[in-house]
Amino acid sequence: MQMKTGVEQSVCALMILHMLPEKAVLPGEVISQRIGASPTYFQKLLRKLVSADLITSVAGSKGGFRLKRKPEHISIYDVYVAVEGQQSLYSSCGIIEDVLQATKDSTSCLLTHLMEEAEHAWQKTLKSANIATMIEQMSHEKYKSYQEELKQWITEKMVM
Amino acid sequence: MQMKTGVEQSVCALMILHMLPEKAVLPGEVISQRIGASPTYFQKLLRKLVSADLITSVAGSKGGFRLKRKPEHISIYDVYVAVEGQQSLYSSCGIIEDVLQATKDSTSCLLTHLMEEAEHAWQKTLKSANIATMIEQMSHEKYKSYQEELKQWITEKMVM
DNA sequence: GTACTTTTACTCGGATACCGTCTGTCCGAGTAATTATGG
DNA sequence: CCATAATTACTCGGACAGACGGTATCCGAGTAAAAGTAC
Repeated sequence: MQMKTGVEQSVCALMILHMLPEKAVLPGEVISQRIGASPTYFQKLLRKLVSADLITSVAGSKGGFRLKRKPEHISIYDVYVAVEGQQSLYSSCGIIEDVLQATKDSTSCLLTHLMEEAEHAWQKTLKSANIATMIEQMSHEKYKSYQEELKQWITEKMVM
Repeated sequence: MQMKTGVEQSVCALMILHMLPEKAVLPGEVISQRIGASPTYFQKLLRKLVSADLITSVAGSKGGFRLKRKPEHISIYDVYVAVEGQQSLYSSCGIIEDVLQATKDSTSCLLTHLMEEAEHAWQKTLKSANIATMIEQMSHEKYKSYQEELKQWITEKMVM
């Protein structure tokens, strides 16, 4: 039970796309190079982000990807759902009801209620942060100079 | 990213063992039959619970398993760790630091801090419930009559 | 110079292979109670 | 009747097979800009 690496890669990609000037786009392969992910697999991740309406794609020559929403409206939880889907962390097998030989009732599982509560608390934290707050942290701290280098790199690689 | 079914099976097993009289034990295969799990695989789960000091095993003829701790001292989180291990839900790949070309610092990842906070909230809920509270819920509600049947079954199957 | 075609550089989506993990099975070894055996 | 051996019924732990999902690769199709071509 561990989160996919795709979530971290996606968050990173969204942070990069956030630094793009308005109307500019960045090809998927360029992003994958910077992130160090396999190009073909990373493209699939980007398509998931497109399906989830987090980014927009532009086909054809001079095509690429760009943020669709404002970064403060893309929570880390949104990214998680886009990559991993909406399935909950726990799904009851109804074993406890089976053992008691009680009638199966989808809402009755003693464990399910607890697990849902736990997951809700987990989600709440993930919803409390977004791409904008991540960028903000990056700007505040020791990353400042590195961020400048990244911006420079983006202006070289982007296409209008 | 989903919890193993072994966790639910283990919780159920612990609830069954809780109903055992003092000093009595229940063989692993008997429990697996009631739970409807594959006997051999279920034995492996029980051994994990033994390793985690949640239950005690008695070898030899008239052997079996019995709770080691009091049920109120076995949280659902204890069961989770026993079955799935202590690894956290999220482990950073350091991608964000890589992209920034900053020096890798295990504590520096922007995402890691958030994810740890989320997991902590999740754990807190799982630690708030234990085998005793689960039994209590079972006794309160509509399961009362079924619980009696289960106790009857246990007295038939247990060995002293 | 304009209209059309070709090339180029992308995204899109499916099919497929690899690999690690969870599930499930099998086997030999160890352990302790019960039963059988020999005096 | 007592001591010892054999049987029985368990746990223990490793090795291994199958299923599944995440990772990764490849390919053909679609799309749009740019470049080339014909008049």
